[in-house]
Amino acid sequence: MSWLYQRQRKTAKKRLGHPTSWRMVNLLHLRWICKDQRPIGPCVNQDIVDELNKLVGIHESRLGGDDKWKVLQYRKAISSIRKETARITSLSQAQGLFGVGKKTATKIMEIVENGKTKRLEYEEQLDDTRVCKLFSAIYGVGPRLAWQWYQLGLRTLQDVREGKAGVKLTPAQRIGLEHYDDLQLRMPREEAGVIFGRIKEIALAIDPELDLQLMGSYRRGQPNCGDIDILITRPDMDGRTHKGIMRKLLPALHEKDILTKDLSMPHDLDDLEAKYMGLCRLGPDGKMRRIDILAVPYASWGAALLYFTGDDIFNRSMRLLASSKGYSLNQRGLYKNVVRDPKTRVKTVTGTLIASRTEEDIFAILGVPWQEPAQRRRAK
DNA sequence: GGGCCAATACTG
DNA sequence: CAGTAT
DNA sequence: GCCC
Repeated sequence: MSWLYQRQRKTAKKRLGHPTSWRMVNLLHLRWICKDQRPIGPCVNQDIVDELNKLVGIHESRLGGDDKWKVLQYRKAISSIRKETARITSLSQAQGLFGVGKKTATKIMEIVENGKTKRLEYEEQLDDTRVCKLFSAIYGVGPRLAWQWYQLGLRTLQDVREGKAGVKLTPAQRIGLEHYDDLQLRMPREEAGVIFGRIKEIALAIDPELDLQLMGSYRRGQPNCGDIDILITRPDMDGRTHKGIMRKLLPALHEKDILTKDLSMPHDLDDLEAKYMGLCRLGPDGKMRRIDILAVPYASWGAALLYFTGDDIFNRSMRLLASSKGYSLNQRGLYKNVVRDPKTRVKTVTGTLIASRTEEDIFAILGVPWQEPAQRRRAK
């Protein structure tokens, strides 16, 4: 893969007339990811990927300034390794991959030679690593709180349940704890499809003109789904909209026992743009599943489809490509003439909307070859 | 040594 | 605002 | 963590 980075870098140097900054290199690295349509073959370095992913998990659920960036860096390295078609057998070969430095390369060689790294073994036997991972798997509990609880002496879910050391739970965290086991599971895509079908039927009974789509990993065609992610809109050419759909739909779904718990409600039930998060199930004996229901204005349907189809890496890549071409992409649309504070890079002017109605429009303007949802898988 | 893969919503 | 989430 |  590295020849591609090298070439990209040279091209940038020529075009810009000055040495490529590290940011430009990063940009180039990521921004072609969304254009890269080569199929992801079987990975000959899967053992390495698996071990490094465990390290990612550890850093993800831990507090600390550097952990966030380690996660980022490991992901970049893993992405490079997954694309390497040859088995990695030497330190120099490993270090030649973009995003793999001396330390990761050393870990890779440990894995190649011993099947494991000392670092991971060390981390896994640490009490704080183990306990923080356990706690931060509770919905609504992140690394800060997990670490705080650990320092207060909590060690088990039972400690949390009992409110040891006086810890208090928010309603969402209480629900997360109550359904801890269910919420660690993924569901077969068929189950997501059935639940969606019921919700769609109820929604259409409210307004037959509604458009509903099941998003996320389901739309990407994956065999199982981490949650159910539903997008709703309504064509507004007849002068009507889906305003107030949440106000009607949510109680109807609760009444049928499809929705079981609310984690967070839209701030305005009557807004055309509204986000609901909760739990649902197939039936009284079904497992509790995470569900998000999002209403979006008809005008931003395409941008919303793009955004909520993912995957994450694909999205970030598209957004980065957009920004490198002077656009800005979010779930509402593709914008031009966005002004950002050069220092903080915070957006100060929204800019003008260029495209949002269809996914195809956005792909075309960005010069990205059209890809079906199933083709938009970059991580794994 | 310092920046890095976004942008935005909800809760307390 | 900080923390958690998508 | 990596890269400049």
